[in-house]
Amino acid sequence: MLNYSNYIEKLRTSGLRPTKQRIKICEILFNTEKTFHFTINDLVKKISKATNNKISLATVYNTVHAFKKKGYLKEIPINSDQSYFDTNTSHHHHFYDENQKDLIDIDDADVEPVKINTRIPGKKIKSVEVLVKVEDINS
Amino acid sequence: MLNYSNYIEKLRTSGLRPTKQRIKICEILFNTEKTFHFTINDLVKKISKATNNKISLATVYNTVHAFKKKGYLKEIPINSDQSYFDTNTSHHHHFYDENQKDLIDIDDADVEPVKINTRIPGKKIKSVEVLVKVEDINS
DNA sequence: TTCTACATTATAATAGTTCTAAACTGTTGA
DNA sequence: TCAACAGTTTAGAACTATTATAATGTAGAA
Ligand SMILES: [Mn+2]
Ligand SMILES: [Mn+2]
Ligand SMILES: [Zn+2]
Ligand SMILES: [Zn+2]
Repeated sequence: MLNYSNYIEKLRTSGLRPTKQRIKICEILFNTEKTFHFTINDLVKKISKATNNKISLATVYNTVHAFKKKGYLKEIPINSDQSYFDTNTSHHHHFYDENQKDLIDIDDADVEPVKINTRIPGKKIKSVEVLVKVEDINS
Repeated sequence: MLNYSNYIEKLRTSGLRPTKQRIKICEILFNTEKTFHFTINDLVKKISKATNNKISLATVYNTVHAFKKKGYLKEIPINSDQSYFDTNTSHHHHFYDENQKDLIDIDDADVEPVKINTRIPGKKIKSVEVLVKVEDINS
């Protein structure tokens, strides 16, 4: 209830109309203790568990893209067939567990600043992200 | 001519039969001054420029996957709809130019060793790769 | 040369994502 | 208050990269 109005406000100030679909998706994505990673398919499952009112797949895609554009979600480049999204929009890095196909955050503080001793003329750096692929010790 | 037999040898010792399709793809991928990045679609175009004998799309996919499995190619995780491959299989990093959708190598020597002060129990590190997203200075 | 496992091929199938266009709804301002 | 309109949702079609299928072809062994 409390968060409900917060999300309405958040959406409005973002220039997004607070529809019931968007509010529900806000609740699922942002009303959590911890941030998490998800695929569109994961989100669709969470939605159907959380409500009886279905939200169409197109709307799920639309909403996720809108939230990404507003900076409320990040897309994580994992070499995979589907896009992975992240509710943690702070600057951080990832472990990718190749056995369990699982993304795990690495806090920015746990990575020594990455120094790159080369530049591209006419270009500015937008982000620097580290991906650490891991696997089971006996592999 | 010279490389031709080299590739036959390379394929044979890898347990891959040296078919004319695979040899042609070897020539395109590995008989170059510099390494490069490509999508399957890029490779298909290069093949049609290089020969009149068509190679089916399925074979291109099969061959790229086989070469990746043998360690002759790397797949680069860029957030995109298609897979990017790299003929540079040494340990290195990348700039990704978001305006030109272009991948550029960063030599491993140009990146200070990345120190990660956290581990996952039961997992070993397989790779540590840095992706630096860049864009035009006036963006 | 003959045999067989491996490889190629055209084509169908799959799956994630985007598009379309009609129906619906939040917001504005008369 | 409510008509009007721009923004949103929706089902389903379309799109596109990739993988599967199964028939045909071929390299290498015997
Ligand atoms: Mn892949
Ligand atoms: Mn994307
Ligand atoms: Zn994360
Ligand atoms: Zn590279």
